[in-house]
Amino acid sequence: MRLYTTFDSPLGALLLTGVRTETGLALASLSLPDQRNAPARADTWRHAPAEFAAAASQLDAYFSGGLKEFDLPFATTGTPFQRQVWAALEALPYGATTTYGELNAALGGTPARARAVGAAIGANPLLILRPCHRVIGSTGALTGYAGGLPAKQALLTLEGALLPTS
Amino acid sequence: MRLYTTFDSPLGALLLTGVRTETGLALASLSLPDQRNAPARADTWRHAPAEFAAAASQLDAYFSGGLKEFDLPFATTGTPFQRQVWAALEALPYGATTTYGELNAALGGTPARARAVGAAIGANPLLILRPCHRVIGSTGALTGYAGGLPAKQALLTLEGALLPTS
DNA sequence: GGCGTCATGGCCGAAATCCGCCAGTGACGC
DNA sequence: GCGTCACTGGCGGATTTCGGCCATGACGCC
Repeated sequence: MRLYTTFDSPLGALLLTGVRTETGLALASLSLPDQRNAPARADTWRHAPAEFAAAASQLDAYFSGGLKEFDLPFATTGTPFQRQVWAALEALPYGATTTYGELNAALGGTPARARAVGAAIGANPLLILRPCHRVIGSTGALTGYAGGLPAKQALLTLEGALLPTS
Repeated sequence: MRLYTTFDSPLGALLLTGVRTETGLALASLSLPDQRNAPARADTWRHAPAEFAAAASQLDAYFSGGLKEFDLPFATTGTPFQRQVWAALEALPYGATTTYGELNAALGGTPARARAVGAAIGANPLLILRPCHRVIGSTGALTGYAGGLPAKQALLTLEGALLPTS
């Protein structure tokens, strides 16, 4: 049984989904409006806003600038490689950026694997919560974001990682 | 949409299924009680006895010995090879038997293909209507029948192809 | 700076391949 | 007559292979 709700954010209405586990609700996805690869809402999903109270509270604090690190249970999905990359994402500090190549090197991969890292990051179902927006191209360009490059720029600006006028 | 009904016969309750086509109902399967490989009744099927009136009438006449050849529309299913074998089945005359090897030879197959013919006959979804019961082993043994060997014997006896005491 | 090209790793869906199953038959030995 | 064996054709599910795709990066060239 898939649960879902929506959350009104400065970036628009976010769609959150989760599954119930033995220890409570595990978040499965957070998607932005018009997001590429966003999960399609299905009739079998159940609208359960109360289950997402903790997530909504932390998102509120994040968008107001008062929360720098999420503490929420995530559902484990993805291939082994994707999980490894996503774990590295969760360790990225607030307000900083890194590049696909650096993140790949930190994981001990050959330089040619950087593109595979990009593909794995692009498959991250938990936008914002797993801060894939903190990974940019080696030239400093934002290069890509499933939720759209403007959203990536807005998130990095909120975190103070970009000059507002840049 | 799959339609179905049951028909009370001397061999027990037969399950008939069919699909509606542009020209009317096409029969998809006829299975005996406890038949191996019988289609499993699904909730999505619709019980529609009236659609099977013609089939029921001809089955009545067949079991009373008054009808020797069915004239009903069949749904086309199966692989090309199976369709070829099934077409040969429909040409088998009432009251006679042939062997898997003979039927294979009539279709121009090498002797080693007889076993494949047996497998194709075993996949026939329209028991009785397509008279797969008229095909027996080269030694005269009945060898096999999805509806059970007793049913095969009963059908051949009804058709006068076997001595009742054999 | 921008643009095209190339190499490489991982992933996914489609196609190809492999494998086990079978309602047979004829040949052999008992 | 009866068990055993080898042999083959077709089928379906499982497995494997293959080709394309990508949120990269380095290089060479304007």
